[in-house]
Amino acid sequence: MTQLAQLAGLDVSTVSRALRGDRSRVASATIERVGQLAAEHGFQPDAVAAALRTGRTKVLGVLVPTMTDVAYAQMLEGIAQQASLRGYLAMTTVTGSARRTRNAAVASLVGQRVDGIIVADSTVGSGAPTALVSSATPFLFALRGVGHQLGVVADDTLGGRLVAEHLLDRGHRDVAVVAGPTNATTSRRRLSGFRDVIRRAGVELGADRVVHADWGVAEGHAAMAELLGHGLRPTAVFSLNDYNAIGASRALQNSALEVGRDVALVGYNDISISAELPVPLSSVHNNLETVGRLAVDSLLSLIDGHEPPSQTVAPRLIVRESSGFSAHPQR
Amino acid sequence: MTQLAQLAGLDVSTVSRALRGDRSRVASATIERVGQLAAEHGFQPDAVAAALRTGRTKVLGVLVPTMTDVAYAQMLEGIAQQASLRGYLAMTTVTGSARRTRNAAVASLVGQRVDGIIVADSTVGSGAPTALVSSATPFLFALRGVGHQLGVVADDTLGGRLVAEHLLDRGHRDVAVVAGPTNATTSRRRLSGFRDVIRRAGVELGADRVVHADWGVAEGHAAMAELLGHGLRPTAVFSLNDYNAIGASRALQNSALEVGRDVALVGYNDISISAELPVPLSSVHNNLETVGRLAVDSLLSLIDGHEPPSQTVAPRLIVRESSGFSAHPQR
DNA sequence: TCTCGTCTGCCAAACGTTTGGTATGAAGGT
DNA sequence: ACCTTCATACCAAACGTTTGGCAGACGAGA
Repeated sequence: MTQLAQLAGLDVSTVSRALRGDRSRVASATIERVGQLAAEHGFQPDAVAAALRTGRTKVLGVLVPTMTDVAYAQMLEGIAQQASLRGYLAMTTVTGSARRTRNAAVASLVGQRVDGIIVADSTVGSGAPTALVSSATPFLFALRGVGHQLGVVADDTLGGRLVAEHLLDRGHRDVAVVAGPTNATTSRRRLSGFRDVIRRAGVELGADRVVHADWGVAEGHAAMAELLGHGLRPTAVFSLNDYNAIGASRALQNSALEVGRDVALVGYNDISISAELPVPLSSVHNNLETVGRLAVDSLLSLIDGHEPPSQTVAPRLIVRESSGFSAHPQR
Repeated sequence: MTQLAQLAGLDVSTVSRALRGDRSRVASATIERVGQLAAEHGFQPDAVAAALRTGRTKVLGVLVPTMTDVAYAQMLEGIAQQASLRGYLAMTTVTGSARRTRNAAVASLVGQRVDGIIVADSTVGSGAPTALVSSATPFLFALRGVGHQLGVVADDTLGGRLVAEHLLDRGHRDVAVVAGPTNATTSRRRLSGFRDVIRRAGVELGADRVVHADWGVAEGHAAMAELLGHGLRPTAVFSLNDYNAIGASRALQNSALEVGRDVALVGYNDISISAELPVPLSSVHNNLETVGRLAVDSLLSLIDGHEPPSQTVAPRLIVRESSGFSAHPQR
């Protein structure tokens, strides 16, 4: 920067202010000229030195359990985009499930002096990483909330409700659920929203009609097969995620039940193939990019010393052929 | 750190050396004691200040066009893991397709003084971002290579060959290709490998048998429909990605051609659902996590002043029901 | 007991910015 | 012509580490 200053015939401090566009202290013409000069010579001010001086790195940390799950990937894209829009960069660390990895990851980020951290890797048991609360770094939860802590989450309860209303509306009274893992806040909320509405309509959802499974296709298949094995023949099935739903549909097929005619099937997450399946799958669509964007905005506001409110992003149900028909009255 | 030094009754410089484990200058016992003390008081040395002094940030930059494509997500996970293993952090920026965004992203990373950059967003036209070559930051290409520049790439040519050999082996002579976008180096290589082997076997692959499409399911459907619309009835179809293949299978279904019996179908990338489709899909499996890992290792070696070689990671073909049968002799 | 060698720890400069305080010059009002 | 006011630019300290150069202490050999 000193070199640039000499080139421009100015003091470094003036150049610094000019580069940061401080119009209250530097003439507009000078700002313009310095900007030009910097561009010509490919000069990029050293963000590290600036960070040391100002105490702000303009970097946000993000904690996710995985990047290969589309849901997280979408949120991460939203985060990255919004961050860059606001002049920040995102540093993402994959924490997996091990508790130790998690604290180590937090320590790294804190050591890098990130300005704030978005925690998106929490499950039912885990709260905020201990290493994080003891540091003074501002943070919030995203995607999956934790208790009453500050967070930006998808409204999974509402999603469950929407599905229940839809199925009741089409005349279904005999329903079952393929319910995802028990320790995911996600599945808990989706299920409880669904159950609330169903119950209020006077329909029973016995424990034998809810079977838990991991998030994969094969697991959904097995879970559905189990339900059918108990002799159940529901007219509608709510699957707490699309992969599970795809697996479930295969199990139904094996029992000679045709999805979209004999049985209604609704998934969750609206992954890209859902719309293109042989029988297009109804699914709850979350705008996870928006979750990411809002999380960044809230975090920046928190960093600025404000107290942003927690937010929930409403999903919407996309009805397709798999559940678009009305229940057969005779069943 | 000064506080910690007082607490330990030592000089800051000694504490610094102790924390970094410099056994040639600090007694082991002291190292131990300081480490303990730091842990107790939750002290994390300021990486920013260290970076300013040493000129190394211990951060790597990554450029990807998107994170929502599983292929990139997998590679990113590999990068993140290997980086953290080597004491680095990864900073990922999503560049989309706009040229301007790309240079801006590079400028950000260079401004942050990352120690090196992994460029994984190149298409046929684009070389290294101009902002990158003019900076002194070490970089290499990953996933998709560019000319003879240093890179760690998946061997797409080999992937194409494997598919061709497999289909020839099963007796197919009447083949077609759903070929992905024209400007992706990926699709070019897969296609050229495939074409080489096919041609060497004396089978013709006319221009009317290759139709390009974007990477999505719907696009694959349309492309396949176009082929069929021309009156072609190939006994085998190679789809340059799994989404395309899923779309293509629907088009085949519409023409009363059953995948796995009337026509063989092979995809690329082996996404998780491929194994679980009604007719499990044969697909070329890339270990993209490995690509990410190797990219990190090569980059670190480059940073250390060595000259690592370019590398290719070999994929393998996973044969499933969609192409496991032998071609019907009468066709 | 003296000297030499080795191990350990201290001092201070430097990394490249930012920013409050202050000086200089020009313009405008009386 | 003189004073005030405003706009613009300069000086220097500080952010928290790292690291080469030295000094002090301790033990061993003669």
